[in-house]
Amino acid sequence: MRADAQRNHDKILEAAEQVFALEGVTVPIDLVAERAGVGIGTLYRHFPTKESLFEAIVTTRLSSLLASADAFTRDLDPAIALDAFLREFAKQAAEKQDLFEALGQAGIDVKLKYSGLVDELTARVDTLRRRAVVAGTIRSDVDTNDIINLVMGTCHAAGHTGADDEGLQRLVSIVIAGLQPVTPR
Amino acid sequence: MRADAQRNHDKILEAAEQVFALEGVTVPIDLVAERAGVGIGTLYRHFPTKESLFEAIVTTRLSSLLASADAFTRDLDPAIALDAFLREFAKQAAEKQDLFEALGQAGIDVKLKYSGLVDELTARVDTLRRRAVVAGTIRSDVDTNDIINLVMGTCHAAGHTGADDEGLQRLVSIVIAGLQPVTPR
Amino acid sequence: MRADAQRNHDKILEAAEQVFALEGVTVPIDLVAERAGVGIGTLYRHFPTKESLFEAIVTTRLSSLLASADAFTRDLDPAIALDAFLREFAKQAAEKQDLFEALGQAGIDVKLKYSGLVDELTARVDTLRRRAVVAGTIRSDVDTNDIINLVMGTCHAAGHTGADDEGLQRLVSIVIAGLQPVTPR
Amino acid sequence: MRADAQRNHDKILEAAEQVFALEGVTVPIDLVAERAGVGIGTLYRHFPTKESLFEAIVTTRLSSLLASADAFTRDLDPAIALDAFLREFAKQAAEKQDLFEALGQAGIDVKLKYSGLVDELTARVDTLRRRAVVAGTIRSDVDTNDIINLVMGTCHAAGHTGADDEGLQRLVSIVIAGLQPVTPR
DNA sequence: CATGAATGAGGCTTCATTCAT
DNA sequence: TATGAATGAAGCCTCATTCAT
Repeated sequence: MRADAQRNHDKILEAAEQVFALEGVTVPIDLVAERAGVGIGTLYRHFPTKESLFEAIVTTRLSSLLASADAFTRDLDPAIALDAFLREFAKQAAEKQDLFEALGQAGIDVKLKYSGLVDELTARVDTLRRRAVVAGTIRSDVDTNDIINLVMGTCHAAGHTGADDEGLQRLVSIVIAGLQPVTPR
Repeated sequence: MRADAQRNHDKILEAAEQVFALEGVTVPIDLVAERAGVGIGTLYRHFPTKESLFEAIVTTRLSSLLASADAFTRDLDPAIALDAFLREFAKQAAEKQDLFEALGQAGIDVKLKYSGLVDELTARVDTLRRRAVVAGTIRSDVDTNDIINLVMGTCHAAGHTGADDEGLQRLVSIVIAGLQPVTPR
Repeated sequence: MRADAQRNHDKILEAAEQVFALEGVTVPIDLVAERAGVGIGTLYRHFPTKESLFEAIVTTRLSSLLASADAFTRDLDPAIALDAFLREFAKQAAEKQDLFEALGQAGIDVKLKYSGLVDELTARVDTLRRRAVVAGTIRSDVDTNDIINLVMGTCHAAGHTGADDEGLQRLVSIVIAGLQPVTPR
Repeated sequence: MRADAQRNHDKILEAAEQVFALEGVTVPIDLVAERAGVGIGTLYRHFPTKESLFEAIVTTRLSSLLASADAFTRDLDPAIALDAFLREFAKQAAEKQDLFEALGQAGIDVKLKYSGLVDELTARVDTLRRRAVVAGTIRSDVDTNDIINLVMGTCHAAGHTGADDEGLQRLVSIVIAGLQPVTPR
């Protein structure tokens, strides 16, 4: 790909993230192009559909999360790795709230479209979860999907209430606390 | 208001809830009218704006929640009242997911518009929370707004993943567990 | 249908015929609406697609032709009925050239879409042809479809060269002459 | 012109003929470039306008027809030369139907633009016609332009109905029959 | 000179809202 | 008052043409 094309591609992606995060996924595409400083024609050359633009963003994000999950699995003590990952997950998700708007936009469709990456993410989180169970920091009877859903829902709520990073982490802390083993008195 | 007018008003509200819940808040308003079995003109006579229709729905819901909160405060043991209310809250919210779509549609606008009722709800939940703290079933250091946000976020996530009532209650259980006091070993 | 709606429906159809005939079938639909004196929204209420507008026009035309064919079959001497019908056919077709633009726009698609009416027209022309054969004014070895194609092609050519009615009839006369039995010297 | 430039020029022309014939003259010009195996920039260097590309094709075709007309005039018996030429005309026209699409695209414009060649063609056909009249194989009262229009219209119709070469020749035969002198019984 | 990325006017269509019946 | 027809701004997208690499 030519240098200028690559630059535009990146500018568009970045602009889309910002605009979608700021105004929601229903903004006219023209605004994205304007923000990126390119014509709509250019935008459409790179992303032939509004949906394909979502897809690109979501894919990028999920890939980044996958990388984080891998790194945490590799580098951290199993007792704290899940914890750390969920916080990172929340952080990324809240920063770019549109990820979840887009993910949730059409419910089942989304699942089908990104199912590969979502499945991979689920697998990564499951690994972290099982190791945490072994380490004794997590209850053994919670489902991996439940964990993911809780974190995503938390981010959604935080996003809509305009919570800052600290506020979000406070919510995540509660969720994490809810995952811990019940200690007999 | 004449009897038939009242009947149309109710039919429209009910249809709107169903349609929004089924298809999302972006459906053309014509579908609501069709579902209600009235003409668009009639719909607009009762609700002069799409937004005013949201408003009416949300107001109804929040009022219903307020009533529940009051009843639970009055009738239940403080040790379990908050718990019961959060489950009821989740249930209502998940049944009619559009409440939160609508609530979250424009972020700050919502807050301004329904701030009165939201504040009242917050006050009720706060009452339940304080009594639960006294009863020793809830940590003393969580914010009432955080609790509300967690439950709402949970419903959102549950809604998008198509979870049934049981699935939702599972998620809520985790949140509630996270609110419990940390027991020293 | 309400009176005003019917009036608009007709105005739109009429405007579409004129505009398509004048400017070709590629004109923006806005021009049709403008010519009809209605907003585009109204146009789209009556014809939800540009194609459906073509369809309506074509259907109207073909129906009119069918009626003519029936009348000529009923009222005229078989020896001259086909002749008369082909001239009428050419006249209608040339007047509203867009019929054939639309008919020919997508080749096979058209056939599928209007196949019912086209088949009926073919059947009518076939009846006229067979009676003319019996009457001895037409060769027995020409295909009905060939006759139709010749007339349509003739109209197309006449249309593009801006021929007037007399010019068109001159062309049709040659075609008709070509259909007559070869007289042995 | 450099050898490679000439080669590109030819490749583009050939590709354009094929693509226009296959998909109609409304195809995006990019498809022509792709088919020709060159970039759009290159296409535009050779033909600065879509219309200029039509023009080049049409000119090529008409020139070829002129050459045929000359050859037939020179080499064939006047009694059959017109007949033969009209069949050749139809054949070429049907093979590359887009010639007439393009010719007819804007009616009067075409006439103006190619009037020189069209006039020359008309002159050639007129020569053939007059000699056929003298030979007694053609009526003396038909206009040369009528003959040309009939053949072109016939090709148009044949093209849209997907007729093969045999089908086309059948139609042309009828037209030719219609041009013959009326034999007194 | 070749390439293909960039441009943006313009096309089709939707839908919240107004207005005539 | 109920109805639904009318409206038109605004959205998504295409494609002929220009321009930087």
